[in-house]
Amino acid sequence: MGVTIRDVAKAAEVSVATVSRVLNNSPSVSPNTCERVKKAMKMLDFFPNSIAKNFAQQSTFTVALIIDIDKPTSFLNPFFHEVLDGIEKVVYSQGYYLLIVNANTMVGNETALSRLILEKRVDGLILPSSILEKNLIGMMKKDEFPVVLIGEPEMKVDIDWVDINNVLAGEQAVRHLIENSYRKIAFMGGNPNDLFYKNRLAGYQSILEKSGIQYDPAIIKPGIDSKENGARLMKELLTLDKDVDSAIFNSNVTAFGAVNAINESGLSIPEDFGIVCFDDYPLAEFTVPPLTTVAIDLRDLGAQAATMLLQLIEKPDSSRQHTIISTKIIARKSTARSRN
Amino acid sequence: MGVTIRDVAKAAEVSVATVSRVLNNSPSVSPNTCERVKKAMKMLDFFPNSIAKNFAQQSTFTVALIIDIDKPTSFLNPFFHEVLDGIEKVVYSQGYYLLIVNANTMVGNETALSRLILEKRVDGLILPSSILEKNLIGMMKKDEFPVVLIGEPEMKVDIDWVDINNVLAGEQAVRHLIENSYRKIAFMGGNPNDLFYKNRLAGYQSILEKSGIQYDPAIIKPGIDSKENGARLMKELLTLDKDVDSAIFNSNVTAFGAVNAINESGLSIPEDFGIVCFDDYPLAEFTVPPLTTVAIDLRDLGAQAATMLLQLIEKPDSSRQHTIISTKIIARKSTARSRN
DNA sequence: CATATAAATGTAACCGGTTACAAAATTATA
DNA sequence: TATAATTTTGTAACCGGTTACATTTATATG
Repeated sequence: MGVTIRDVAKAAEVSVATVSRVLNNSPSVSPNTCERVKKAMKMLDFFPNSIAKNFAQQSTFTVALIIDIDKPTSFLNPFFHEVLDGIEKVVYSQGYYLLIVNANTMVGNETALSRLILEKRVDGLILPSSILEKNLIGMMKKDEFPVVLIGEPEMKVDIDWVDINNVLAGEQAVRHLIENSYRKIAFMGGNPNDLFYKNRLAGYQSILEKSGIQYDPAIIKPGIDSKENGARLMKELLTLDKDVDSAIFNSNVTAFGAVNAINESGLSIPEDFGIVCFDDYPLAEFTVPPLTTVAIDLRDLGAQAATMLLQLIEKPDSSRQHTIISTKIIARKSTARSRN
Repeated sequence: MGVTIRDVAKAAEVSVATVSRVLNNSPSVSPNTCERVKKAMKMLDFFPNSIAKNFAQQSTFTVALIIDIDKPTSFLNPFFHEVLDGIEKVVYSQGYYLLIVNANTMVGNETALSRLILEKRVDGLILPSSILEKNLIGMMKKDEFPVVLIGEPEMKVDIDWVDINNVLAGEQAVRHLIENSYRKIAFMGGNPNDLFYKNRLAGYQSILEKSGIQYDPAIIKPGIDSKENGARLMKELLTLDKDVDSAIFNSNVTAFGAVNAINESGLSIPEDFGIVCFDDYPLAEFTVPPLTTVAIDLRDLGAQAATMLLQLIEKPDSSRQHTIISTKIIARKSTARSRN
C-alpha cells in the first residue's frame, strides 16, 4: 500500500540494502549515492515503516511507565505530570517512545503490565517500587528485562532505582524547625512499615540527637494520611500535655486536617505551633497557612529514571545503579516564627 | 531466540495456521486440537511476539495522547492524571496501548508527533485542539488518520472532538451567582480569541438577559491568567465604581490574585463580593476562601475521547462525532452569601 | 451407500525493513 | 601495471506472526 524501501531502491537505481544504509546514516555510502537515494525518497514521499523496522530489529524502541493512579498515597499523583515530563523529554530525545499503563489494568485475565513484558511489547520499564511483587520480579529476571524503579524497594532485589534521600529529607525538616526556634517536634501520619517512613524518622532522630533534644516516642503518631485522621491525631497530641510546639507531617492532607485542630485549640500558627510537611503542592500560596514543605525536583527524578533505563537497554550487562535526588525546604508561613 | 508459533505447531503436531487460529480464538478450531495447542503453548512457555503480530497486521494497536505540558494554561495540566486515567481505562480494555507525547518534543528535525503519523507508529491520536495547525491537518487528512480532539477547534475542520459545553458552563456560573443574590457580575481574565472564552461569555450574556440584568461591557475584563494580573484587573474593576458585587474568573489562579485585591479593598467575601471560577482544583477546601467552581468530569472526558477514537479506528468511514461533557457547579464559601 | 455440504486443517505467500556475506568498484602499494 | 587493501554496493535470508486459498476430514442429505 505505502511506498516501501524497494520502491525507493528502484527509483534511485540502487539495492534495498543501500537504501536501508541511507536511512540509518551508515558511513559506508558514497555521498553521491546517498544524495540520489534521498532525492528518490523525497520524490516518492517515502517514510520508513516503523512497524517493519521494529520487527526486523526485534525491538520496539518503546519503554513503559507504570503508574499507580488508584493509590491515593502515591506521591506521583498530583504532580504526576512533572515526573512524566522529565521522563518524556529524555526518552524522546533518545529516539524512544513512551507507553503509559496503570498498574492494575487488566487485559483478559492477565495484567497489562505482565503482557508488556511477556509479549516483548516494550524494551524496558519504569515502575513504582510499591508495585513490585514476586511474580513480576520472576518475569523480569527471566529475560533480564531492563527495569528502573521509582522509589527504593522494600525487599532486597537486584534492580536499579531512583529515590530521594529520605533520611536527609527528615533531617532537613527537623533542622528547619530547630532553626526557627521550635524545640519539641512531633512526627505525624504515615505508615511505619514503609521504607521511606523509616528513613524519614531516622533522619528526624539523628538531628534531634545532634541538637541535644530528647527523642520522645510519645509524640511519634503514625496513621493513615487523611484530613480527618490529621485532625484526630493532632487533638490526641495536644491533650498529651507535652508542650509540643511543632510537627512534621508525612502528607500535606494530614497537615491540613491538623491545622483545623490547632486552630480550634486556640493555638496560632506559626507563633505557637510550626508545621513542615513532605511533598510540595500546587496553589500552596493560597492555602491558609501556606505550608513549609520538603520539596522534590520531580522533573529531575523522572529524567534520571529514564536516563538510567535507556542506559540499561543499550548496555544490558552494566552494573546496578541507585540514584538519589536531592530535596529542599521551601519555607512558608507555617514555620515563619519570629525568633524568641 | 524465543519460542515461536512454529515450535508450538511442531509440539502440538498441527500447522502454524492452526496455532495462529487458537491465538485469535478462531471458531473454526475443533475443541480437541485447541486443547492440544494450548497445552503445547503452556509446555513451551510460549507467548506471541507482539512485534510480529503488529507487522503482519500492519497495525500497532497503539494510540497516542498528545499533551501540551509546557502550556501552563492547558486545563489538562494539574488534573492531567484524571483525563489520562479515563483514557487509559478505555484504551486498555479494548486491547490497545497508549503512547504519550509532548506536543513540542522533537526527534531530529521533525516533531515526534508528525513521526508518529508518518511512520505509522500509532493507529490513532487524541490531541488538544490548541495544537492543531495546517501542516498537521494535511498530514492527517492524507491518510485519513484517526484523530479525536480534546476541545472544540477554532477552525472549521472535519475532525471529531469532545468538549464541555462552555455556553452552558457560563450560564451555570451566572445562574449560581444570581441564585445567591448577586446582581452585578463581572467576567474576568481569559483570552477573547479563544473559542471557549467566547462561548462562556455567550452563556454569561444569555442568562443576564433572561434575568433582566443589563449587560455592561465595562465589567468584562479579559487578560492573561495569572495571580498578578488577577489582582490588577480586580483593582481596575473596583475603581470603576460600578457597584460590581461578584465576578466569574476564567482561571482559578487569576481568581486568587483577585481575592487579595478584594481583601485589600476592605470588601469581604462572600458577603460583599462573590466569586465563581472555572476548573476545579485540588486542596480546594484548604484555600481561603474555598472557591465555588464550575467543574468538569475529566475522567469521563478522557473516556469519551478514547471511546470515539477506537470506534474511528475500527470503522474509519463512520461520520464525524462531537461529544459534550457536562459541567456542574461546586458551591463553596466564595459564593455562600446569606440572602439579603 | 454415494454424494453434497460443512467444518477443520494445512500450505505458502506476505508484511517491509535489516544485515551477514559476497561481489564489484575504487584506491593504495609495490 | 599488477596486486593488495579498502570502500562501496548488491543478494538474499531473516524476523514471527497472519491469512487467502487449497485440501482433507467429518457430517448431512437423498
